[in-house]
Amino acid sequence: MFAHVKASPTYPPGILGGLTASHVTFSTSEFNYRKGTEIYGEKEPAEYVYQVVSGAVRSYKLLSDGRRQIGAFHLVGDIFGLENDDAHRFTAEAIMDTTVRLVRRLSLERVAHSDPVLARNLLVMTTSNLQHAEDHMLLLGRKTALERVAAFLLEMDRRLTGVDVVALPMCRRDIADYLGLTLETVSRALSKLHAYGALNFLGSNQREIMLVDRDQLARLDT
Amino acid sequence: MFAHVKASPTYPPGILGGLTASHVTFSTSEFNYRKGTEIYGEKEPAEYVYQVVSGAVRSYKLLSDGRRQIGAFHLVGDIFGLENDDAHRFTAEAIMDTTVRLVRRLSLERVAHSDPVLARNLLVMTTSNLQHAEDHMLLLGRKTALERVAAFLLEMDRRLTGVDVVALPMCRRDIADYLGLTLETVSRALSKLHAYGALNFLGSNQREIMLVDRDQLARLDT
DNA sequence: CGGTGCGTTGAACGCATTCAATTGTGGTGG
DNA sequence: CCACCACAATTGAATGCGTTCAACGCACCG
Repeated sequence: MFAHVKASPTYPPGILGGLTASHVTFSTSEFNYRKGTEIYGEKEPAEYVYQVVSGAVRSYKLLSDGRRQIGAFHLVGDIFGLENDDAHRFTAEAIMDTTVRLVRRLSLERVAHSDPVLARNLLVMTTSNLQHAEDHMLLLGRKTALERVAAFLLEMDRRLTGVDVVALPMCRRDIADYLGLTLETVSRALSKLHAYGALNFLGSNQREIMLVDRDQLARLDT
Repeated sequence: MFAHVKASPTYPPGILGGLTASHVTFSTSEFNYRKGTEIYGEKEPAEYVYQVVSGAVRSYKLLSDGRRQIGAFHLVGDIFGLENDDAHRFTAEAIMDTTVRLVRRLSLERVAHSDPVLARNLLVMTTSNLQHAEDHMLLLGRKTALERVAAFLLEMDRRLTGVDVVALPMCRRDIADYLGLTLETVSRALSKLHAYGALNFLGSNQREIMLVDRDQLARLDT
């Protein structure tokens, strides 16, 4: 395959930074994925747990006719692919050229069995995923297109490190499949927010967005 | 009265059936809620974990203008209200007259801290909630009204003990708020499925539904 | 009985989708 | 260097699915 491995140098505290165990260290390695390539597929055995070192990842489910629902975007620092079953429940793909660090799931499980700290961390991470999914159900079930896009921008603003500008790594179609809309509707909503004076476009591509009026966006988010 | 739920004669092993600890027993008590009453509210401190003994419960979030998204229905045997944060993330209400068993959350946490079996069970339960939410995101984001209602019927068919008939404890509005639709759309979809020969209505109220053609429903569910 | 809650059905509307055309950018090769 | 193509994004016009508004039927209950 295309991906090549690096030796694991020194990294934030803990194995996967957040997946901390008491007195153990795990062996990790790194992998590179080119834009658009699959990291793992839905229902494949969950052999590894991943952390984004650089780049961005989308996790999605497909219906038989190709309709796609992206459940989450994984940004730098995020851990993903953590399953307690044997199989992945999403397909994960690199949105752009991406480096991930990975650790064998079984080595985690083995340690967690006797290490309350790690076990606790696994629960906290799962809970945080659950919380995100619960909030997203409300968005998908009950919010309008404009509200969804506003919520999305605020989420990205919070999660992306960028100081003033939100530099989106994903295309309009990805945003649409995350928000349960079409790419045209996302585009129209962004244009409307631009007309409202809530945001400005910066780059040559339209993925760098300056949030001018966060209060207005927050009001739309309800 | 209205729909009657089968009393569950034997209770699963463990304190809250599924929330099993190694060598400990927790003190539990029971509580009755009349139809429509709140069990706990969103953002209230999460003092107890609950299990449905009889009846049914809805968990939902509200937007400021009253739009409601039901995240889950809790049926006989189900555990709900399990949070790892201090606060509940949903409001829980009795759909019909309901009896719940409850145990203090802190007593669980205390034991889980040193009991890997219980800790593991907490993780498994949280994961199962997460899995449900992930599937529901796909439904809310990408499925048509007919597909949603078909999926709902199959879910209830699987989870309700009833042999041949699905005896829904909830009204059309609850179903709608669970599926991200209006009650009229739910009603129309059910009528259409009836016309298709996929189901029959039984009781005087329209909540007892016999699934005649599960294959057809499953095909709609995609 | 009238009142209320629940469910169904019809008709009109509207938001988001679908279909389509256009623009701009980056990459590739002649 | 520019012609060419693929891809991303915007915008307009028409369509349609689900919503909104409204009327009605029915069971239950005081």
